[in-house]
Amino acid sequence: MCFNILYSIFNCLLDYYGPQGWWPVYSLRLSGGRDKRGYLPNPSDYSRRNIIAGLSSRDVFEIAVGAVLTQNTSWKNVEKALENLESAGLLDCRAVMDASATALADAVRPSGYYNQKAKKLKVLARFFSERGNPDNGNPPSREDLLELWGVGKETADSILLYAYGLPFFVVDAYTKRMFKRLGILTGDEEYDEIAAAFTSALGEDPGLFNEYHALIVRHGREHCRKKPLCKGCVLRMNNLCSF
DNA sequence: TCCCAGGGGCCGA
DNA sequence: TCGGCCCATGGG
Repeated sequence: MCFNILYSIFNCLLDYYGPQGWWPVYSLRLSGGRDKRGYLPNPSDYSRRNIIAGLSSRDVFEIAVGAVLTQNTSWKNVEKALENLESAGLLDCRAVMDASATALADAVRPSGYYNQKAKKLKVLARFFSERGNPDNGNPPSREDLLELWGVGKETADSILLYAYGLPFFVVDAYTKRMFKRLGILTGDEEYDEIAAAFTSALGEDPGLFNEYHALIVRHGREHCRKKPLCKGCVLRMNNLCSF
């Protein structure tokens, strides 16, 4: 995997869609530093410091919660669940630990798999509570996260990248599908193999990883769907994809 | 009505 | 190790 082609794809998507400003943080939507959807208003500089600047321990917890809730689920449904959690006072580590399983499941119902996800949030809350505040200056190790029931590689990497600004490339279904169609992946690669290939080609740049993953998701939703919508695909128009 | 969405765990072969 | 199945709501 070479830097040039990956960077051409990135630039093409960035030119077309613009900066995505991930990760949206619900608790900051109505306060300074974010727009009303919780996105960074001017996400042009994605240094690690900027990614994690202004993230409170509560925000870090919220990003971890969002990473679990979005498992196999559209973000729109996750937002509803996050709103329910917020209005029930459950976007808080301690509160999740104290909440009943029913109350939690009820709040996260719109995101689907609500019984499973309620359990996962309990596990997450216990983890953060035991290691002190989910402070973004004190990141957990990937191994620690992977030991948690309900946290797999994509979820762990999302937390490390988006909550802690660490250079972990997030590989999801969109990444595999899109780069297979681009002829860069065969489709048989393991998660860690793909992540390592991106990391060694692009360099350990959390800002770039952040924006790249967000753009992949955007393009995957709008064009590179399971049933591809090649008409109007910017990668195709720029001769980067011949699928 | 059917398909799909920013996965992960479990189990049998 | 790997495939198949389960978890489940909401939108197109």
